[in-house]
Amino acid sequence: MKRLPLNDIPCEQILRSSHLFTALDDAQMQRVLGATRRYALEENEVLFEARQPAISFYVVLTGQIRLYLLSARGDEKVVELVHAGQSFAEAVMFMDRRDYPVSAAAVTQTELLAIENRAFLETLQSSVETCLKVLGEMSMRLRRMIGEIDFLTQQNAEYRLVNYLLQLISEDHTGEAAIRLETPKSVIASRLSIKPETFSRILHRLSEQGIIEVDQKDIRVQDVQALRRLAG
Amino acid sequence: MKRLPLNDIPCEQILRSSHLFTALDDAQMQRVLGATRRYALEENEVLFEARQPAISFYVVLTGQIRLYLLSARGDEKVVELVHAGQSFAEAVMFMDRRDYPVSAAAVTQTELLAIENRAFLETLQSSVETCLKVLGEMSMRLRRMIGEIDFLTQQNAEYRLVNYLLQLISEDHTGEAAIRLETPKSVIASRLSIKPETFSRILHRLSEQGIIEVDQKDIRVQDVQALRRLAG
DNA sequence: GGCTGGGTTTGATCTTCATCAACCGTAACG
DNA sequence: CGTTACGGTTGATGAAGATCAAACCCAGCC
Repeated sequence: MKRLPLNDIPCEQILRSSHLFTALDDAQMQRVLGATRRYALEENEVLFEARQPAISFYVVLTGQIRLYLLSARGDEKVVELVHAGQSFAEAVMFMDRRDYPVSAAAVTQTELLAIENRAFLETLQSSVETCLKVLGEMSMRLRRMIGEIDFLTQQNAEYRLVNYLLQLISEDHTGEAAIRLETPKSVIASRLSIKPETFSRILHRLSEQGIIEVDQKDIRVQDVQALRRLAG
Repeated sequence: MKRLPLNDIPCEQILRSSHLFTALDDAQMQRVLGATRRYALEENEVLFEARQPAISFYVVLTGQIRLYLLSARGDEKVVELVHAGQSFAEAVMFMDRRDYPVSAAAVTQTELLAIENRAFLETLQSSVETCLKVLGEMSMRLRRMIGEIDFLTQQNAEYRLVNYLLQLISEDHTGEAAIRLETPKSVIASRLSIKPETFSRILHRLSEQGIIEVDQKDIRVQDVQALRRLAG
């Protein structure tokens, strides 16, 4: 993990755009910036492992991070993919057990900011407003988790994959749409709790039905309507 | 849903034992108590439904509540069982979207306290300490959710059921243990994301192996060791 | 007592997905 | 170039659990 200088990026701006920091006044922000470091990670480099003591939380600048769990048999389940602009591991600092509940590694080459928990907690002491922001952030996260559990339990593999594709489209395309997968298929598969083989087969099936067309990392969605129908 | 009087129970004591309220001073507690109501629910009575606007959060006094989601096809998945002393739906008040993400209904006859969000939020404004308590509480919840996702994805039905039984034992029994299921088997099954038929079959299998003995709602665990081995 | 009903159990069968194994294509590299 | 490696694909098979249908069993109730 390579340490990088802070001053060649608009650090404060980036943090402020990240919810958790919007309500800080200048003095508080300076305090936090003083406890912030910038790092670069290689592809697949591990940032931290589950059960390790947590001293910082993070904001992704570029690239992406995967949060994952290891089963007893050693295979990994990706719990979440964190993209540029998003923060992670901030919930840990409020727990009694201050160790990470998941492991984190870079999917691609990644840059991120590490903010020391201690500094951030101290500024919280003097800012109810930020406390409430953080609470809001965590509630959203909790809500997404509930959605996640729904996702994983009530539905089958095809449904999950279809929904993943749809959320990559996001905008209101009606006819066609082009997607480039920035994440290796095997990682997406794990994220969706599917085996790579099944992932591949489902894509194949969808393209046989003429709904999508797959060329490596590129997916052309030819019939967004049909895809939406499959998603319920 | 029947409204009950507050003054025949040690309301303040109960709240204070619930983390979220431990750090409130007397004035704050009075403010909150003024916005607290007590209700009784019949078996299977619905407290609120998903997407309904949220104005209160709750603390269970007696009985139990199930939080659940409905799939497109109308069948329900129990996300969580809330028992006496536990709170629920408190995360909603910090979100922008102030509607419940799940539905809630009584499993058995249940009594609970409803605390108005508005009042609690107002007292938070004047208590960083309580803010931090709440943050701690929500972090724990988040962590449990991650555990839950692990539970649901990496493991099979037997594993989940075995772990459920073990957590009902809790104390360090070495040889035998007696369990009474206070929740209908079909509800537990849903909680564990398995069908009632499968639930039944797994219990049967375990009792064939001499590990447990089942008599209706009563389960005698004859070999706690063996059960622990099955749990990994 | 006999009847009715909901939760549970049991049996037979089907579906989905995991697993194992082989193969393919692209990219990196000597 | 040829070769090696790795992510992805394809095929064959198996296992776990869902589904459908019927029986069961205790409870409440006439």
